[in-house]
Amino acid sequence: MASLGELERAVMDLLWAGHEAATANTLRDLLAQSTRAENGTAGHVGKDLAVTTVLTVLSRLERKGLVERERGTRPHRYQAVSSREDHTAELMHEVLGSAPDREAVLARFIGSVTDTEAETLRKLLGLS
Amino acid sequence: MASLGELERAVMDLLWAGHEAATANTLRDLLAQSTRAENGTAGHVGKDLAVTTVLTVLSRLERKGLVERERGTRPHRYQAVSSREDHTAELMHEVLGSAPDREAVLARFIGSVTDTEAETLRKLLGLS
DNA sequence: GGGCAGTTCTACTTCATGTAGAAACTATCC
DNA sequence: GGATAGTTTCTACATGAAGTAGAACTGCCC
Repeated sequence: MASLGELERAVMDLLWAGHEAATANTLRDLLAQSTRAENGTAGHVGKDLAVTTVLTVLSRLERKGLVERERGTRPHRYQAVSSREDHTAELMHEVLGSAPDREAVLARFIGSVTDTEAETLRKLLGLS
Repeated sequence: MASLGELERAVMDLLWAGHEAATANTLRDLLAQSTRAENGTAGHVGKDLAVTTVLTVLSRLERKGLVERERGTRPHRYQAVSSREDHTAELMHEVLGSAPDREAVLARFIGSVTDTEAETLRKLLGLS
């Protein structure tokens, strides 16, 4: 239940970035902007999506439990259910959970973490 | 580039479990068995797949870099490129890598690990 | 009551995956 | 040397997810 499509991810990224609730229209605009930003200087036109497209994607994200909306206000406002960090950590647990020998996986995982991150982990684990 | 289909996963599970190189036919048989085992007592018939089906899946897994085959021997023999643990750990890194604030994610991640696992991690990080 | 912003329905396209027959290849037996 | 059986590759179809958006419905304001 993990994977997101490209557009779905782009939308989540926006919701996670500026984390106030946003409307479909706002998101459509932001998407156009960020796309334009990516492919630098000239040429390539930024994706101008239809609002309905954004709405469809938002519905699907809602169905997946990643997004919730206020139905009260007229232009519905959407926001991420959990922070990007929480969501990512949860995903990691999902991946880990699928293995029979979790500890062995953790060993490999720790083995290829940067020094700074190892230090962070030590701090986090030292305090408990 | 992470996600596997149900059958693809089943095949990988077999390759990871008994980790000698196996032929498509062997895998077909094992798949029939394990399916039968899962839905316990009676009723539900185990999936008897065609060998070509298994071969197709193996090709796709090869293309994804999860499986390699010896082309020399006549019934080609297939095996997982990396252990399940390595692969899972790699996946976890992929997930983690996708986040801007990796340390924050790690914090959340550590927060919801079992006690035993936390202990394992401490050992691995030289904290105990 | 007509128009307009917003939302839901419906629909089409493309791509991954499950599934397998048809065709090509190869060793082998008479 | 050609028929035969086991293997592999090609080609193909079905289903479901994701991108994309028009058509149709719903409320509200003038």
